[in-house]
Amino acid sequence: MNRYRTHTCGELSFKNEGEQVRLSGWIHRKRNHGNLLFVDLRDHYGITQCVLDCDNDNFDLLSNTSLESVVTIEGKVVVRAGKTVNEKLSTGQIELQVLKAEVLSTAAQLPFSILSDNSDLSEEARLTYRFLDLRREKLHQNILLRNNVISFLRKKMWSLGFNEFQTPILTASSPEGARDFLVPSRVHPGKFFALPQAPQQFKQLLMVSGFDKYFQIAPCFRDEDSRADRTPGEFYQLDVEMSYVEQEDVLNTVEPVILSLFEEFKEEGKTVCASPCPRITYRDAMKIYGTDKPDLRNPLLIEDVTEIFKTAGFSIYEENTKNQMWVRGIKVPGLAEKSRSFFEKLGEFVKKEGFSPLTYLTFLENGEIKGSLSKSLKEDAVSALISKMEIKENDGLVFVSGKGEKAEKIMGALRMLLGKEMNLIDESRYEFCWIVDFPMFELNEETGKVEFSHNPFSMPQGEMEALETKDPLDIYAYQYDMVCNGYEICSGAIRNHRDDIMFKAFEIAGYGHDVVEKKFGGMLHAFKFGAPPHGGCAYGIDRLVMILANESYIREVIVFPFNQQAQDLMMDAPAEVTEAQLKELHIKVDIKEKDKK
RNA sequence: GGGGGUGUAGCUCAGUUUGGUUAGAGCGACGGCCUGUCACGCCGUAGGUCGAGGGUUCGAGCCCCUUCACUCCCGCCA
Repeated sequence: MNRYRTHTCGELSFKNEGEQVRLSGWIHRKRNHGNLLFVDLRDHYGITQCVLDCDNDNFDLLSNTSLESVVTIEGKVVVRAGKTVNEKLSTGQIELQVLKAEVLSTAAQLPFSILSDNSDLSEEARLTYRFLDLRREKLHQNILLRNNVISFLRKKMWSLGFNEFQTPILTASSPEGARDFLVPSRVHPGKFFALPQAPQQFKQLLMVSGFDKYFQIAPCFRDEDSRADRTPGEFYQLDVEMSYVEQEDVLNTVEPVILSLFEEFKEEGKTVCASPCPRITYRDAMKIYGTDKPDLRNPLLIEDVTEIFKTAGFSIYEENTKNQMWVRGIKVPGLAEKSRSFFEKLGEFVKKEGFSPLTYLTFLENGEIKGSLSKSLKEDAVSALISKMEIKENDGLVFVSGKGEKAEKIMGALRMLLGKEMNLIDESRYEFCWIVDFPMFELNEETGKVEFSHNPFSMPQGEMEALETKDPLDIYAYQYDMVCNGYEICSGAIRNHRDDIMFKAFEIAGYGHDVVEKKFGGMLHAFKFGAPPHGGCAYGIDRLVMILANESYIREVIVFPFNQQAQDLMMDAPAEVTEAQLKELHIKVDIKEKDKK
């Protein structure tokens, strides 16, 4: 007999009646009736009720042992009678009559209860005592879900003929992109490694090496500030790369993997959108949804009504249209019921971002038209709006005028705000789409310079000819994102495998031959020796699990996450190191007084 | 780098509006009673640098200033 257990705490049923068994676990909860004691024993697998009365030699021991202490209990499996069955417990048909108990490890007073749900606890306490937080049901299940997701993805990728490789963690710093985490070299004074922001160049080199199909559950390191859906420091990607493929080949390979993942792990009662999921161009997404990661559960659409407002009689917008600004509107069913203060709130929201004024029309059931524009629009303009927007009773229209991406994003935020306020978002669906045709370059409005808008390794559509003949801002890249319920879950591209096109693209972004050679020499050099056309993508594993777990915060699916300030409160990292360590690394710290903490 | 929110017992929070006796509750801890509970019940006890520092005041948890921590957002995230 194993010293600690013959069964787990989730295992026993009426089938084990009469057996003498041994369980080990944490004391989850006790109910002490004075002369009768119930102990709920918990392990990873479940909870089993153990019972003993005051005649039992172990009564005092178990009565006095604190919650969350680890004990071994030996006892006899007894089937519970009638009313005493607990339907809520998988082992609720039986209980263990205690014969012998041993305390393996006593728990000190807990900083928080393992029993309560985690919604009402400070992040600081949860992260400092993460090992206790992880004992709690919800977080424990989230982390298991993560394990299952990763297992599913690995099996799926292997079955599709992809090979998994590990790429270096200590590598070279790269220009562009996020800030790097640097690691000093002891052997090479004054030189630094960087932790990879993604295994981008390595996976491309694996294609050049002839492995054809690669994937990796890859750690990625980016020194950027956190968000609810973005952990600072490090995260994991399902990193994928394939040779001899065009854009559609990549999309058609990975899309079924992800849709089947969601079919497998979706929450009960939820539906996954059908394959193939929609492909939306970046330009359309910005125009219709006001974002490059549209939440398609929201039925509201942004419509262009610039033409109508050119002659509608509302002078502010008329002026705007003469200055290349658009007027866009959102039709919202049921909006006519909303109070004036609701629209004022919307107006404030837009105004805060520097766009003003927000205007609106509501169409009451009695045919009356109200709203801030009801008096100022010409009659034929109103009819034009009614017919273009297919207005029905109780509908409302809100309008904003502006230009450029920033204004488009305001429309997008307004669309989501209205969707939420009007309860239009169908929480029971997972809606996916691909965003395609991202611009290769964009204009930095501060510097006036042309920059890469996304991945500099992407192949421009039209290849060399486009780079040589077109306005850089009109060139699209073979670059695509996959979006689920408003979260960007994947980003990828067909790569530029030609060194001549690469030099040209970097030249347009202001990088000279020498800089490109120095920074991407490894990969460029490889392209000189026969590089297959290739492309791929990378899914954010943490984010996928977060969506599947129906969590709003990415920390809820990471075992040992950083806090918002990128610190590990449990391990107390980052921390100062000894002078000797610094000396060996040829490093002198130079901290300004105001930056000291 | 910027903006918002929060900080009171081990945990979750009330008290801050309008400054005024000894800062409260629930859970947890500890002690007592209780033989069928499963969020067991009942009685009692202990537990506080009101995040920290300074100021105003006869008097500050509450008002003012500074600062720290946590969190959400913007910037940033090829």
